[in-house]
Amino acid sequence: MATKLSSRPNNRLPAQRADQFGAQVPGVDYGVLEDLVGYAIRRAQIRIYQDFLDALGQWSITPPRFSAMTIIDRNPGLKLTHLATAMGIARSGAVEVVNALEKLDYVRRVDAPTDKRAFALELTEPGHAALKGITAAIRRHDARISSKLSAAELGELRRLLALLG
Amino acid sequence: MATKLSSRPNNRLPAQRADQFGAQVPGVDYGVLEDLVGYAIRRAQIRIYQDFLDALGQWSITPPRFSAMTIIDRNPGLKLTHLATAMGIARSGAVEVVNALEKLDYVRRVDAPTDKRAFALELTEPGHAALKGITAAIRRHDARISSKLSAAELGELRRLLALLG
DNA sequence: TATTGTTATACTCTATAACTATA
DNA sequence: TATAGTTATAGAGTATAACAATA
Repeated sequence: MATKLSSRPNNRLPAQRADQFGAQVPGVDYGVLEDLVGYAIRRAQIRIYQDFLDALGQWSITPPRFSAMTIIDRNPGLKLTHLATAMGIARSGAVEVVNALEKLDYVRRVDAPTDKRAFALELTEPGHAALKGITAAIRRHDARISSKLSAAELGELRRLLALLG
Repeated sequence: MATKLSSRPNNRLPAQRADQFGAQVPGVDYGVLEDLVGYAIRRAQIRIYQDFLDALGQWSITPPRFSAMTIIDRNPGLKLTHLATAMGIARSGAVEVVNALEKLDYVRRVDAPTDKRAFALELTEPGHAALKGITAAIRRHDARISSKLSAAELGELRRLLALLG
């Protein structure tokens, strides 16, 4: 069994946070914040993140952990440095995420045959099973957050997001 | 003068992060991540955040700090608990952000006349001056990140974002 | 009793820098 | 020398819980 990191495993967003930052508090003047696209994105992301945590809390999974598991699963023989590059984080950050996933018994470090400094990352058996459930839950989560958009609107949203930044 | 919190003040995103999570690493299979709207939002937000830090680093300002300053500025007599509610965070988190802004000499706690437990939050003189510059920099940042979109597309993006989550 | 602000504690994500072992 | 992984240290954002002072 995976060791739970805590009873409320992840970033401890409070319950009331869901009411906020997507539905601003009435009576409060948010000034320029209302005009900023960046702020609109931020609010959307906070709402989405809250739903993510609600849906995934039982797996002790966070967005970066899910990204790491997925990338490890899809790229056999991946090394830690490559994982860091793929995720866009520092090597030390990749060590942390791999340590967390190892503690959960989702991921394993395996000696690399050709390089004694390195090792390959791979999912454990429980990790494979967990990733199936997690992926299904995340697909449902993703469908839920985008349920108010038509297929055409979703495509347009993706196109516009890709133009941002 | 505002005390700089550090030479690279904020969340220390590495320079190479800008290359990533919006332009995935070639040769890496991202699997289901590519399909998820939530992931597309996350990548957009990371790109935007990087630009935010590049533009605002000299002010020791982060998105939550900017939100707090703006809300304090626009809502005279605001109390700490109200700031927490407005920002959608716990009271203890509001204490932290106010402490940070106080250390920067941007915000001040003033005794509330009617309630001896509470106080009103307000910008200091340097805080007002800083907020002017910060706001201008953030407006430029916001224009920059959305420069590839037409006005109509921006409106559509806002509409679609509001439907998400 | 309930609320205001605070502090204690904890977890996640991220960074830079220095280090060890190996290439 | 350069690279792979690790550890040490640090900052920021967030949470829950308990507490003193006041309402």
